Amino acid sequence: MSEAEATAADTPSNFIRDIVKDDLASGRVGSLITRFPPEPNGYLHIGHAKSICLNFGLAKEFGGRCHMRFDDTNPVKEEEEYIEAIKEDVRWLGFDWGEHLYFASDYFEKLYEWAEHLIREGKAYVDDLSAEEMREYRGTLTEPGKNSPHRDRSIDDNLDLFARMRAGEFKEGQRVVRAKIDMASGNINLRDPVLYRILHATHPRTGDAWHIYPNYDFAHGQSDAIEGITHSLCTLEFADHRPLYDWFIENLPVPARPRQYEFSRLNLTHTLLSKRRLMQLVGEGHVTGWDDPRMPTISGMRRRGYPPEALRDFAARVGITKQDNVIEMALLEYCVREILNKAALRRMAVLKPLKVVIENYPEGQSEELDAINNPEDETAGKRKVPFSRELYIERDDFMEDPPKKFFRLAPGREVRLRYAYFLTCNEVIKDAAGEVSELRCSYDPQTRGGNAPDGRKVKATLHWVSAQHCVPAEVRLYDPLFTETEPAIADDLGQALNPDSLVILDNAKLEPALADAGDATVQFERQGYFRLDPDTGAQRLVFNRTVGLRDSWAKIQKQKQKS
RNA sequence: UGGGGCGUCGUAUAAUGGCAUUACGCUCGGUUCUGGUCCGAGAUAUCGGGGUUCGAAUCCCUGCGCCCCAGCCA
Repeated sequence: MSEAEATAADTPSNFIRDIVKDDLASGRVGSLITRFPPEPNGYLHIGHAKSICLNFGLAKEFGGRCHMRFDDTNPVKEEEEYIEAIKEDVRWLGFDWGEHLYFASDYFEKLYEWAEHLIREGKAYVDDLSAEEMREYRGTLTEPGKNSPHRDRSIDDNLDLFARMRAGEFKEGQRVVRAKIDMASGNINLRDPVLYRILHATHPRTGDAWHIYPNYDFAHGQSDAIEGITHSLCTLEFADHRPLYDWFIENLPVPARPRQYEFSRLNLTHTLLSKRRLMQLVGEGHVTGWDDPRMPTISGMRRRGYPPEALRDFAARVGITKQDNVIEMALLEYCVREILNKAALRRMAVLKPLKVVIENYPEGQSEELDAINNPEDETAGKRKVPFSRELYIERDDFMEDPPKKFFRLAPGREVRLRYAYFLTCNEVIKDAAGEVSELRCSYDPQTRGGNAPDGRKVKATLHWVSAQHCVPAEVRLYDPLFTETEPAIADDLGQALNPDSLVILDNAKLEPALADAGDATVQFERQGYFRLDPDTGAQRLVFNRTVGLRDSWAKIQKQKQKS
């Protein structure tokens, strides 16, 4: 089986994929053309990744194509910075739109003509109602609206007014263009929706050429039609807009008849996935930026060390349906670990150091020991790790008075130092405050490499670094941004935020090989996966914890706390 | 109370009138120089009530619950 076949076979089907398959089989469409249509008013998050994987994934699977189209119809909110960030994120995720980069603003002239067309057909009109008046005229969810007094303006007047709107003769909010549909419709989107509003704003791409801008409903479907999109996929909240989407397609001389299909948006536990809330986190300074490693943004996850393959795998696993859903963060982390376990190089790093002096190891002596780079991948080879009389081990790996299930170092107990020697703790030294400050130990020279010739076993293997050879680093540990599994959407995010979402360890000790870790995410043995942060400077290494290893000891401790 | 969408293990997801599937999570066990990985076993679900049928998650009726819509945002 080829790789492409394996992927297609492994990816579970879904109702949209089935529709595409049928449409291709029946010949309703010749080839599949989808599109990913972000608004450049913020950074992409994991929810967008689901949509990107769907649209680009389907196109790839069925030999079609997927367009990248920026839905840039609101110059008040949109910025060039976001356009570039979005492109980078989609590329990083592993997708390519080739030549097919488009902007809704490319179609402004055509959309203007089409609005004129509707006016000439008596299907659209210029309205002078204020925003508040329009709201009153719209009615409520249960009561019908009533027609605007300007609804029956003559076609000539409408055409004239529309041209003057374009020319910038009016103030913002003074007039709009509306479709003439049905003010009594149960579907509020059909109660004479607004097509054009006056905005005296500079657009990132069209500059000051326009004083009126089409809104989403008037731009989206027609853009799809212009590009020949066959399947226009969006989230469930747009289902109510579909009758309007179809109304424009039917009442305008568009070159194609795209169809819209809706699926449910992604929700993730312990976080919020709405641009508004993410914008708020950034704006209020709860995080350092859109790419803060705690953010559920694609750029945040990239900085944190998540591989793009993991995000794609995640998207495939959560599926496509119309059911409301909240995916557990544990699934995302599983996907990340699965990729990293196979790919990440292993290294030793001590996060919270405890000094160990090996009393029977000669002073001034050191040696280099062989360590395996990745037990899951023999081709990754081996490296040398320096060993000497003074080491650091993890504070959590020693207990003076260990409980029954604690297998690690304790007074009088023997453990293995990974790839090195068996080590026995002889004496515990404490500082003035009563804290353990140093361990006096002895090693067994017979156990070099990690095995005892007499076959005796130890219950634990510890990671370590040589005090004189190690390099210092800052390590940043991350936990969910929100305390609650499903944080309430409140205006005051401060209350819901996890105060421990970032823990900085500024005294970590790394094995020398980590001095040039590069861009790859590596495994710190027994702890987790870590990646160098861009905050790293000449003087200081900074590592982000991508995700911890599964930790059954931590689980045991947690259970104990509960009981 | 108008319109639209949706109800299957804890969380997702499959089933197209015929053995309730799979994954994550959870529990237990095995292997192991990472309390990782890997391997094995197990527990847990069709929103309620009626009906059709030899047989219903699926079809029909009827309740109930949840989500979205009253921007000149997308």
